[in-house]
Amino acid sequence: MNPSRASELVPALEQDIVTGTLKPGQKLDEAMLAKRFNVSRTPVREALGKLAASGLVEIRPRRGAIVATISLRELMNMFEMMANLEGICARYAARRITPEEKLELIAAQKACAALSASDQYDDYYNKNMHLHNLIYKTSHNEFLEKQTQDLRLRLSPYRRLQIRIPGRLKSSSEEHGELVEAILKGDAEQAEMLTRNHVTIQGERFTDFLATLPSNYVQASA
Amino acid sequence: MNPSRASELVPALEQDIVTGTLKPGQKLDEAMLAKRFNVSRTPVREALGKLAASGLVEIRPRRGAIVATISLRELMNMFEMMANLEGICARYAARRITPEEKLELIAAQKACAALSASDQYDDYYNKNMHLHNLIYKTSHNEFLEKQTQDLRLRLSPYRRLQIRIPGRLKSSSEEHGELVEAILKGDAEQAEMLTRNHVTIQGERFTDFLATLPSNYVQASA
DNA sequence: AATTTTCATATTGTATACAAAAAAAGATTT
DNA sequence: AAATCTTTTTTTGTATACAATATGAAAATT
Repeated sequence: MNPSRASELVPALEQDIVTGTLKPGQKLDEAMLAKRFNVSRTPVREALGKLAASGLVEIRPRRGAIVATISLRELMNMFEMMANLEGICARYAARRITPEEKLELIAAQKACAALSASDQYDDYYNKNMHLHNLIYKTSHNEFLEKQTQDLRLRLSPYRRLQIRIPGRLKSSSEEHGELVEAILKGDAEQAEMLTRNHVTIQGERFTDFLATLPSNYVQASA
Repeated sequence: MNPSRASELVPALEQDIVTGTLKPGQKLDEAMLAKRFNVSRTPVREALGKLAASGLVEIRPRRGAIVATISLRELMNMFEMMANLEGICARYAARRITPEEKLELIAAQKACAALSASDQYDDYYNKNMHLHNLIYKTSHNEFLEKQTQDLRLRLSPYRRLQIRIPGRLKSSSEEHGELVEAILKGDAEQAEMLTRNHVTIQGERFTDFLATLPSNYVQASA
C-alpha cells in the first residue's frame, strides 16, 4: 500500500513549512528529521532534495538545509508572477467554463461571501482557497493549474501573515463577486484584469504587507 | 572547488535529455549511470530525484526512472503556457528595458536576421535562443525569467523536432523584428500579443508539428 | 580583553550492504 | 505448442559505515 517511506516525508514537511510550523530560515537537521520520522538519513535527504527543487527548502552545499528564505526582491517577483498566473487562469476560465463548473463557481463564491461579513479569517482562508483552486481548474490547462498552485503553496508561508484589517474580507469578497460574474458571462479580458488587480496583494497594500514580515523571514540583501 | 559529484550529474543528464541523446521513454538505469559517472548509486538517485522534480524525468515507484514522456494534452498545455509566459516577459520587457538592454536586443535581433536568409537551422537555433533569453532577462523579474527558461528547457526535446520548412526562418525572423520594435518603443500590449502569436508554434502549424513526433515521444492516452 | 589559532566534535556527502519487490528465465501443466 | 506457475536474477529502496568538510570550543597570541 505504501510505496516508500520517503514519499510520505515530502508532504509532511511541506505542510509544516506552509503552515509556518517550520519557519523560513530554520535549520533542517537531517539526523533530527530521520529520528522524527523513524527512517534513516537516506530518505530524509531525498525528501529535502525534492523540496529544494520545488523551492520550499534551500540546500547550502556542505552546510545543510534550511527552510527557504526569500529576499524582498524575490518576494515581489513571485507575487507579480502570481498575479499574472492567476490572471491567465481567469482568462481561460472565462473562455472554457462548462455548465457544471458554473454551478460550482457560484457555490464557492457564495460560501466566501457568507463568511466575509463576520471576519472569520481562518474559515475564509479555506473557502477563498477553494474558490481560487476552482478557477485554476476551470482554465482547463492542468499544467497551468499545477504551476499556479505550486506558486501559491510557496507563497503561503508569507501570505498567512497578511494583516487582518476589519472589513478586509468584505471587500475581497466583493472583488470575487465581480470576477465570478465576468467569468460566467465569458468576458476573458475583464476576468484577467480583475484577477490581476485582486491578487496584487490588493495593490498598494503590498508595502503594508512587507512591513509586517518578521525580519528573519526575508534575506538580508537582495 | 567542486562541492559534490552529484551536482555535476544534474546538468550532464539534463543536457543529454534536452539534446535528445537520451530520448523520452528511455530507461535510466541507476547502476549504469553510476558506472558512467564513476560514482555510487546514491548521488545518481539524488540527481534523478531532482530531474524528476523539474519534470524532465519520471520516477515510477519501484520500477525505475525514465526520461519523461508527455501526453499530447500535456504537450499542448505546456506550449500554451509557454506562449503566455513569453508574452508576460515581453510585456514587462517593453515597460522596463534599459538603454544598455536596447543595444543588446538590437544586436541579438540582427544576428538572427543575418542567419535567417540562408536556412542555417542549428546556428539560428542558438541565436534565436539568445534573443529570447534576453527578452526574459529584460522583464526584470528573475523568478519569471527562470520559470520561462525552465519550461523552454523542458519543451526543447520536442521543439528540436520542428519541421524545417524552407523560408521558415525568414518569417520567424521578421516576427522578431516587429516584436523587438514594439519593445523598443515601449508598447507593452503589442509586445505581448506579438509574442503570444509567435510562440504558439506559429499558430495553426501545431498540428503539423504533432504529426512529426515519433510515436514513442508521447504517451498512449491522455 | 579581544583576536587568532588549534584541536575536538558534529554534520554532510558518498559508498557499501542488505531487504523487498519486480522482471526474467525456466519448469510444469494443460 | 501455449499458458501458467515456480524459481532465479535484477533492480529498487533503505540502512549503515566511513571519509571529508564545517562548526564550535579551548588555548595561545597580540
